Amino acid sequence: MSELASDNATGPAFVRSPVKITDVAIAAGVAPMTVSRVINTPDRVSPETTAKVRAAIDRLGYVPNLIAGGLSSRKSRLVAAIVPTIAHPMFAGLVQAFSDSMRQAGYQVILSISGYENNDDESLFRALLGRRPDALLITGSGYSPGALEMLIEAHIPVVEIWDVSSRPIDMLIGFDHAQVGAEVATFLRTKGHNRFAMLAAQDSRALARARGFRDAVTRMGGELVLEQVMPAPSTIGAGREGMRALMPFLNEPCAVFCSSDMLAFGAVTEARVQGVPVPEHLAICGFGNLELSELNEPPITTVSLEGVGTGRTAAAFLLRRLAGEGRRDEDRVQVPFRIVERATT
Amino acid sequence: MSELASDNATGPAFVRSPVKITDVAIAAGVAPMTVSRVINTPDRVSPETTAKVRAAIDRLGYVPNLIAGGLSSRKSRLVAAIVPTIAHPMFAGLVQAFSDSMRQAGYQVILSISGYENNDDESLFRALLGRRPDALLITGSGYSPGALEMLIEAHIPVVEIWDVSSRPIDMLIGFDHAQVGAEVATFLRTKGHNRFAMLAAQDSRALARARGFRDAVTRMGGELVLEQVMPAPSTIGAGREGMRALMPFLNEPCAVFCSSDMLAFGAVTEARVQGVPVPEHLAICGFGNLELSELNEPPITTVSLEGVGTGRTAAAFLLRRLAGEGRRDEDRVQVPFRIVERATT
DNA sequence: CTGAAAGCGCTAACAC
DNA sequence: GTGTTAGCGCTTTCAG
Repeated sequence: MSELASDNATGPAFVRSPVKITDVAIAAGVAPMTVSRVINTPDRVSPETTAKVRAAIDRLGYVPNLIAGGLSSRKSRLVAAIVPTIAHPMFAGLVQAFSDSMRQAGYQVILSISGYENNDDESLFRALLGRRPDALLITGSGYSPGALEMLIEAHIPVVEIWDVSSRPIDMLIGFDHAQVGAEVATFLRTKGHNRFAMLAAQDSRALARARGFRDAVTRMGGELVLEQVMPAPSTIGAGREGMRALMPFLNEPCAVFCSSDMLAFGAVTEARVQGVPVPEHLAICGFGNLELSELNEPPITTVSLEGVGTGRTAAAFLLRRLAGEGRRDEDRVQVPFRIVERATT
Repeated sequence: MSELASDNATGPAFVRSPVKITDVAIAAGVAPMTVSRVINTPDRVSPETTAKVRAAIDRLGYVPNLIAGGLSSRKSRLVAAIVPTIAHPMFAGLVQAFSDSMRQAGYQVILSISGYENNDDESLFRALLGRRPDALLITGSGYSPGALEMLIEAHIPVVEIWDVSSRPIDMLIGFDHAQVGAEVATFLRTKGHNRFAMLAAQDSRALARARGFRDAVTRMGGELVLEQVMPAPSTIGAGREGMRALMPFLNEPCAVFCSSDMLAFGAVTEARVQGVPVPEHLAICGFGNLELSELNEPPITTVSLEGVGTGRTAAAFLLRRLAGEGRRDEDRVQVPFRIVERATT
């Protein structure tokens, strides 16, 4: 920790981390190229040379400059990921699983948290694509044509997650949010409900679920007594508030679909406070299957989605393509979702 | 979903995006350096030239290669961040605030989710430092000496968050976890409690809080009836389980400190299920001040911490140093924490 | 199995 | 205000 004090003292006390591949090469008595091979393709170097070079690397504390390597090889070993938030456990799990998988394959993830409105998406994409990532994961739809054009021009594998609606750029892992809403409506109908309500966050996917729910309710001849939209991202507080807005309509039994488990938890809690019997008088269904829903008392009925599985699949898709394989039809998959029935319906 | 079948099926399907600074320069009739200046220091270029160059950039869809720029300028405009998890809302908020602040200043964040055991931290650091980040944010202690040595050798600003215990490398934003435990013990004591219990996750900081709690309880002459350690990261399920483990000791009133709000929520819920009166017979205090605690019924007493504020402060510290300013004593700050008293104590 | 030469795309430093 | 020259630290390519 102190032998470095005897640095090549070429002037003022300024120590640029100086160890580069040529330093290692000199120390090991080989060519720089050989050092490079020891690091990247060890099987093409003789054991003795490898040993010498390794020793020099350790001795000097050499950390290869991946920027220089990336420029030269035109491979950055970087993947960019864009998600609207990581505050939501679903996305947190997805990002975590995705970056674990990518890291195991030797890639690093640059994460961009875009928020729910993608204004200025072009400058975000420019900043990301400027790093020349080898691949890209993006969440859902709603990007400007110019931004999408940039993605296409980048000529790298792209996987879109979370939404199957719009025309996909390349690979896709998602589901039809309207269909989720419709299936929840059907489910609640079979439980004997006729009066329905919706609590939805102000975000395009949540609103798609709301639309699917509304349409199905209408189709089934049910009554939608309230459709309450609240600011994204969903919070427990919004759920409690939404529940209070619903109170005036609870003269008769009702079933409410919340666009996220956060909202549902808030609604269940507020119902308990207000003394509304759940599920007898009010049925509540959430979306996302957070631990919170499973382990609350009462446990909350919800739609289960597997954020972690999506992250892993997204990584697998990209890695396949990074390994040189071509496009195929199976690269557009529907994430299965299912309604998990618990005590609130 | 099928119109994409008519893709550019050009054999090897390999089209390198070719637009580089020289292409733009030729198109605009200027030198490459002028294009570079238009992008990086626009005020040093005449308005007419700027207009010409901008037009060429837009027309060609030029996206500057930051890898090449970084190699040349020795500035990557990248900062690396290491956190144990983003599944915990505290870290999620911290990361989000940190990357927002950094992005506004023109930096991008490479996020590494390290998990709670930092084995193989050297290879993690090597992968990160290989990108030559301009600065680094790391969480807490427990890294190997070799890994820390690498950080120091990198000669970049480093901010450590979340833990003030060990010898800091450079800047620091955190608090003394043992002190938190001690203050919670004191607080519960003033509420009239004599019998205490601790539910802690198996992670070094949570255990430090537990130790502080235990020591303070002993010092005050109280009785610690149970100290239950569960696997990290904390979950609601673990809280419910911990509560069940505590049941046999509830022949008399008791006060329990949970190392996270997740555990506390689980404990409160399980207590409700088991019919234990809270706070009359059992007082519960959490840690983290999640929305969950505030808006649960009953609202949960907890320790409030400001993950978001920490992220912002960390960014501000790094940006100050990146702007060329030197070290100062104020770069070691204690994050204030406070006990938020609610209905469970 | 190892090395030498050339260059990845950009910017620092210095001309003009 | 703009252009020229010379690299940044690595890997590709080709030669031995």
